[in-house]
Amino acid sequence: MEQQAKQMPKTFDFKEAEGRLYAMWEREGWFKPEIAPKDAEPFVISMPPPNVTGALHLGHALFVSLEDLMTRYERMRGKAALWVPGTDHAGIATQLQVEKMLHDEGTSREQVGREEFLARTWLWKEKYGGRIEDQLRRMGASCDWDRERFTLDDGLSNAVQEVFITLYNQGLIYRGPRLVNWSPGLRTAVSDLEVEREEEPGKLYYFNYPLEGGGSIPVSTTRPETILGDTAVAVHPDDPRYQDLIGKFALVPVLNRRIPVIGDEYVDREFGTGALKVTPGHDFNDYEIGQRHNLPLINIMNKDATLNQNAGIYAGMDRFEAREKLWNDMAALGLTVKIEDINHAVPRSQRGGEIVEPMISTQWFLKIQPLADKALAAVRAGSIRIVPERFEKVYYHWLENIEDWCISRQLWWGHRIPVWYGSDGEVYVGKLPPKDRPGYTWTPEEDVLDTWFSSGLWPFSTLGWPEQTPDLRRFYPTDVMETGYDILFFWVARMIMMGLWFTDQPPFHTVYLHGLVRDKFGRKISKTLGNVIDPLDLVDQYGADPLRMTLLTGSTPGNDVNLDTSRVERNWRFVNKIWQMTNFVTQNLGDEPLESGFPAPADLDLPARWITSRLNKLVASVERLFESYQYGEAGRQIDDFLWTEFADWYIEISKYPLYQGDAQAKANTRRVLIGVLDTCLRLLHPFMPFVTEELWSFLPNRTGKPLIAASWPDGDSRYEDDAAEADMQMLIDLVRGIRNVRDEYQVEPSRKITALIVPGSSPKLFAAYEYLFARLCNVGTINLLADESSAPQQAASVSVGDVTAYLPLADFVDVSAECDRLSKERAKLTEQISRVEKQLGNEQFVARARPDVVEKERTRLAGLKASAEQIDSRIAGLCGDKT
RNA sequence: GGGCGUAUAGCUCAAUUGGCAGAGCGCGGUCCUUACAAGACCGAUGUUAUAGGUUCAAGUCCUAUUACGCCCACCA
Repeated sequence: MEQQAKQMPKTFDFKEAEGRLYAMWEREGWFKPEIAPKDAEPFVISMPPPNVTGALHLGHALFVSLEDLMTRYERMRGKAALWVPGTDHAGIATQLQVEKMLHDEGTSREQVGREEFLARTWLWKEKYGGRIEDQLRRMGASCDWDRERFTLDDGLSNAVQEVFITLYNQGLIYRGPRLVNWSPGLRTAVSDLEVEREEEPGKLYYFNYPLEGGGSIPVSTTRPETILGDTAVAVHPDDPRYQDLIGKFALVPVLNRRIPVIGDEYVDREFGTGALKVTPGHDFNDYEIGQRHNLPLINIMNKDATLNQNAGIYAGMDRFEAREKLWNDMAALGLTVKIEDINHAVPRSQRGGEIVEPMISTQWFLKIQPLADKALAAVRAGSIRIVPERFEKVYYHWLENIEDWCISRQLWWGHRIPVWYGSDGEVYVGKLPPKDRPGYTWTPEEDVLDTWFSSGLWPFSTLGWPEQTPDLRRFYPTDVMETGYDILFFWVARMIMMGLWFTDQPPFHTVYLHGLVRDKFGRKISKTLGNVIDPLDLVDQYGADPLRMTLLTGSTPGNDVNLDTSRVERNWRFVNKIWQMTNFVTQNLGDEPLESGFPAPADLDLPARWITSRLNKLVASVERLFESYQYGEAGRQIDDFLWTEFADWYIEISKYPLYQGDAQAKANTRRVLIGVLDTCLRLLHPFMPFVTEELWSFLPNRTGKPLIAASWPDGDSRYEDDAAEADMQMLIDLVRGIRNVRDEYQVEPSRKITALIVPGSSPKLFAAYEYLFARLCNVGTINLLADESSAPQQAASVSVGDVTAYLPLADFVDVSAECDRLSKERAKLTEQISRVEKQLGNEQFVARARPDVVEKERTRLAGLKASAEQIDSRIAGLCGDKT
């Protein structure tokens, strides 16, 4: 029976292996939930769909790392793991890209027309739509591509229509002219969420509003052109300065339109002049005032933000041009007072960046309150949990103050609203127009739905809803929604609302929110800053595993990640390190077949008892950390265990039994080496799937299955052994002490030295494990001494607890140097001892601290005191009256 | 204006229910020891932002302050 199936290459050729392994996983169907037993509990994540024409950025790399980790972990735990991938049509973003392409071709969307434009967009989607998917594959995403969805697929479009029609029939969707945020460049309405307010330098214009019959009221504005749409001047009703004017009339400058002076408590007497021009057609506050006072609405703008005929002589001018012209004309009339430089918040479109204009427009709205109430209740009741918890507060606040959602967009790329207008103005809501009557035609609604409307259905629409498909029955509700906190409102809240409304179930039980990926200085990544990090460059350079490991170990839930690419390089070295460990283990498997699993605890030597005990604690710890979503800490612990404990200590120690032990010792050691490695590759697989899968293929593998399908390790408490850990720790400390002394005295590393050891209370330990010292700190000969009386003078000494090693380094050590060194050591101990003694001398501590904490301190004190005693007697013997 | 986050080694980050403040990178030194120089070994580096408080015990809990960042909000 051959143990070594394949010869390992010297290093991991990730460029060759990643594609091959991914293809193998996909081809063999391991990404599909059907590989689990029929009765397996499902675990489902809906992938946040990237924009269909987008390219992979670090945010995607982070979500793939996290979601793939969760999926692979649950798959290994035996669940029917399903990660549903897909892409989003991303209405505005995609349309803008295609419009830009048309512009470059010297044409425009208007010129080619709606039908042609959509055809071109679909072509664009076909061309670039596959790109992001391939990039997700390169990151190792173990999603079920057979279940991939696109938001404009027939099935999903059907779900969207179904939802719209249902909500309409429930009286929750209405259409009407309202003041909305209008994006003049995109020529569409956008929702409140799509408007970003940035504090910018601007100007506050002061002028006198002329009153009918003479006199004036001083007012100020940041947008003088809106004067043309004023329908009132408002003052505070209790303001003695202006009170008397309420009920009189003012005249709109230049236009000379007659408007009332009204009193409204909204006016802040302290701000500006204490009087306010009211433009209900172009300002949200003024709109409210207008509603209260039945003021007329005047829209002075066209869809591209040029002024319309209501602006009189300014009609046809751009809004900013008109602003200047009007102001100059007012100056000529002697109405202007001054212009003040101020900083104020300017509303800009999230997409185009242009200034958004509040404008009256006929749009479709969703009455959101009933849905929001359910969404609030679900989180409050704990049926949905948000990680980290602090975002629950943010979520509540948003939903408690939510306004109706403007769901229509004047775009072409998207789900067309399923509404038809009869030739007599009749409105019909349905997927298809009613049957034609003679002489009567139905015109379809031009508008499409906000992209987020379809995204809100994602967890169930991707599984087949509204059809009661087998997938929907088996995999809905999903489990975890993992996404960025920046789309908590845009997406997460809306999925919860829609999910609860249409399926009566929360669409997922946990929301895990990650942060933004920034550069190593914490700056936002942007083209203008020139700090763009392309994840694919990093994947090309180091492979996907190091990038994943870096993102996972560098992030905590809800916090931004500052990506330092030197960490990616370090994790690439970690990949090499575990490669080399595996190389060592597989080279030393021997020719005899080995039993699988670990030998019984009783058959293990001390180092093996130590490493298996440590391994079991690691497994338990990783499990606990995973349960609380602390993936980063889990990854670091596995890394630390493998590199520091397994490689630096156990592998080095194992060489003795492997090379010099008897057959039994060899076999046991081999089984421990393989066992630890096997377990750690499993633990590490969700973090670094490629290299672990590749390494797995070199281990003696009795199942023939790839690692992706291996079971998640269970702890085995029989291997927990605190005594072994303590003994081993003592030996490790002693080895370190000896190395330290060698280094301090600059003994050449190749020079073998002799150690004389007073083994204190552990004579058996040294009898059995003195070989460690030869291997780990190049001690050629060890003699055990009964006590310190026979210790040589010309020697350095190292004490750990009641054990002391004497190193007779005649050429290197002079007595006074050694005495200096020892007294420094002693001083350190004195300090530590006094601290612990003080602690233990405190009755309150002993009485109130947890017993195990007190016990730990006592043990520590005993150890420190024993070391101190050893050093004291050494100093007494060696240094005489020197100290 | 309201809410939230962050502040720990030169840099990037950890630290479980409060229980000896740790990694990596970088830095100094030694070594090509038969898995690994993409490595091994040794070392230096901290008033855990500031000021109080609670506690036997505080990086961790409470209060205030400062700096930076984010979210929400109708001051023209």
